[in-house]
Amino acid sequence: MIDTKKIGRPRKFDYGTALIKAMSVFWAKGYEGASLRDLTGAMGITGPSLYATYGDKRELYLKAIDHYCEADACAPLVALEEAENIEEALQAFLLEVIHSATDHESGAKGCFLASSVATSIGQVDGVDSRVQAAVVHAEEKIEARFQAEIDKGNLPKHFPAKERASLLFDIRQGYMFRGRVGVDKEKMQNEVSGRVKMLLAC
Amino acid sequence: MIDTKKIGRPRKFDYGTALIKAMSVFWAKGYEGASLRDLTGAMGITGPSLYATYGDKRELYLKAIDHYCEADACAPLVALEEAENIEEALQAFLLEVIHSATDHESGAKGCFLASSVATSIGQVDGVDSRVQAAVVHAEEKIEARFQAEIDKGNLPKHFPAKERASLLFDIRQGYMFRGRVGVDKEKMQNEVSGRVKMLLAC
DNA sequence: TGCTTTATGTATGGATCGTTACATAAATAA
DNA sequence: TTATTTATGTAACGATCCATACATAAAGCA
Repeated sequence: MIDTKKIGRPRKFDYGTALIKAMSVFWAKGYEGASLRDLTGAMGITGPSLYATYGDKRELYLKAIDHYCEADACAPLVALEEAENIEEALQAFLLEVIHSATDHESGAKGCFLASSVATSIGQVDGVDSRVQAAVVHAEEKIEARFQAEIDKGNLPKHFPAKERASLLFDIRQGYMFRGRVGVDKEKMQNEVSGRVKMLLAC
Repeated sequence: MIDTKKIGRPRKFDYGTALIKAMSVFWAKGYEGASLRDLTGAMGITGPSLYATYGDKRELYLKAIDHYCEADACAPLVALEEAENIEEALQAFLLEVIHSATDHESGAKGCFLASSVATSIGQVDGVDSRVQAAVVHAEEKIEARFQAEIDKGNLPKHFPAKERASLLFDIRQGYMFRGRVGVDKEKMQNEVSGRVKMLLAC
C-alpha cells in the first residue's frame, strides 16, 4: 500500500542515502564542526533542499542519530541474538563491535554516539533522551540474551545477567573509543576470546 | 630559583586558573562548539590577552588537553598506585573514575578526552598523538601495577597483566561514557566490587 | 490547457566566527 | 625622569556561519 505517486515535482535525491551521508559528516566532524557547506556538499543537494526535506541543521542531526540507532548500533546486537550458543554470541558481538569501530563503510572511526554525539549532550535539544534510550535499549537486549540462556539451562541460575550485560556494554565503549583513537584492529581482536571467557565465568 | 620579578606590566589573571576554565568550556561544548566569546567569558580575560598568553584557539585547546592529562586523568592512576593491596587498588581506581565522571568540580560530565576531544581526532592538528599517548600511558601504568603484584607473589605468575590492564581501561571508558550520558552514580558504584573480583580472577 | 503542489538553483540576508591593529596602562631598567 | 617591555581594552577586520526570499522547473489534477 505504498503510494509512489505524489503531487508536485519529485525530488532528485534519495532521502535515506543523503541522510547517511549527513551522518558521516556529523560522525567525523561533530555537530558544531559540521557546516552546512560540508553537509550539502556530501549529500549532493543544495541548502534549500536540505531545509525543505529535513528541517534545520538540528533536526537533520537528530534524524541522523535515529538512523544510527536503528541501523548501525543494532548490528552487534543482531549478531548477539542470532548466534547458536552464548559463547559464540558474545564472540560475534565483540567482533562486530570491533569491525564497526575500525572499518565502518562511512570511513568514520569509533561509535557515532560515543565519539561525536556525546559531545553535544546538554548542548543540542533532543540528544540527551536519544542517547539515554540507546544505552538502555542495548543493555536490555544483552541482558535478555543472558536470561534466555539461563532459562534454557545453559547458564547457572545465579548468573548475574544484568551486571554482565552492563559490563559487556562498557567493553563495547572501550573498543569504540580505541577504534576512534586508532588502536590496531588485530590487537583488539586478540583480546576477544579471553574476554568472552571472563564474561561467562562464575 | 623562581624569578618572580619580570619586566613589563604584570598580567591580571592566573595562567593555570584561566586554563582550567578554558578546559571546562571545551569539555562541555567541544572544540568547535566553544566560541572565543565562551572562552574569554569563562576565563575572565579579553581576546587579545588570550592570544598573547596561550596562542590561538587551537593552541589553547592543546594546552587544555595537556593539563587534563597531567592533572585529572592521572587521579585514578594515583589511587591505583597508592592503595595497599591490589584489590583495594582496583576498587579505588574505579571509584575515582566514577567520581570524576559524575562529580567533576568543573561541572562537566564524563571524560574530557573521551567525550569531547575524541570528536576532534583527525580534525585538529596535535590531538591524535596526545590522545594516543594518554591511552598508552594509562595502560602502561595499570599493567605495571599488576606486574608489581605478580613480582611480589600476590598474583599468580601466569596472571595476564597486559590483557587485564586493557580491560580495566575499557571499563574506565564505559564508566566515563555513562557519566556523560547521565547514568545514576550509585548504580555504577554498586557494580564495582563484582568487577574487581572479575579483574583478579584466573 | 491551466491550476495546484512540491522541489530546485541562485543569490543573499544578518549574525557570529576567529583574529588582529591600535592606543593605553603598568611594571622594570637605566 | 626617560626608555623599554609586557599586558590591557576597544574596535574592527574579512570570512564563514545558518537560514531564507525569490523565481523557476516539473510533476499530478481538473
